[in-house]
Amino acid sequence: MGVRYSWLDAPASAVADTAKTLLGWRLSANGVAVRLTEVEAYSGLGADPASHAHRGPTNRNQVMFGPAGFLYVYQIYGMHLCANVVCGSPGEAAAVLLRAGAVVDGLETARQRRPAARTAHDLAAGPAKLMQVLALDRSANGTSVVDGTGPATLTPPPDGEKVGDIVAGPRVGVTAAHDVPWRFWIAGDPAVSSYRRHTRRRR
DNA sequence: TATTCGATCCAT
DNA sequence: TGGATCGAATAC
Repeated sequence: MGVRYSWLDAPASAVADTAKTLLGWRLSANGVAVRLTEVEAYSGLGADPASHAHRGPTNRNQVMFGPAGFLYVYQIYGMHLCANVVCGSPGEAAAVLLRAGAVVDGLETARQRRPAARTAHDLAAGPAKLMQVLALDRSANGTSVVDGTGPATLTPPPDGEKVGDIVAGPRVGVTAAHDVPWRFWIAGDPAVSSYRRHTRRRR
């Protein structure tokens, strides 16, 4: 059932293109919808040292090794959640991290969920902020975003909407593969996360 | 079993 | 710039 999207079937080697394709798409959940403004691509097993999947399947990353169109949700820094959409064929373990979005529906609800946000474009300008605005928790891990069975749904941009120019740069926060420009965002969009190079923790 | 440290956010 | 905070991954 549900809608089939072409990016679901793209091979893991094309995950960077897949990531770019997702810019401008809508992700809606629990009464709030965002337009995706920033994403990052992670390729699969072995190929990408920055990927959670590059050392093989573990309890945490197992949904990355499943079929495309499902959410891989993980906790980071002991307190934040981030979500990826799995791409490619089962076993390829490619994924796109959803890094930021602009709230396009449910603005009041979004503001209530993120009182720390000072401006509208900061409501979902980061991967953990996005999760908070959409009220998604770790129970969303392993659910589909394309067949309506999960809490979140991904849909294409409205007909005629221009996505705008896409810019590429290094991925945020990762300690490996700093030179791989697999972060993509919509040029000039205010609702993107701020980049800070990974700072190693002092001892 | 013990230790390390992160695909972050926020206040300073 | 650093602190919060905890579980997955790695070291032992």
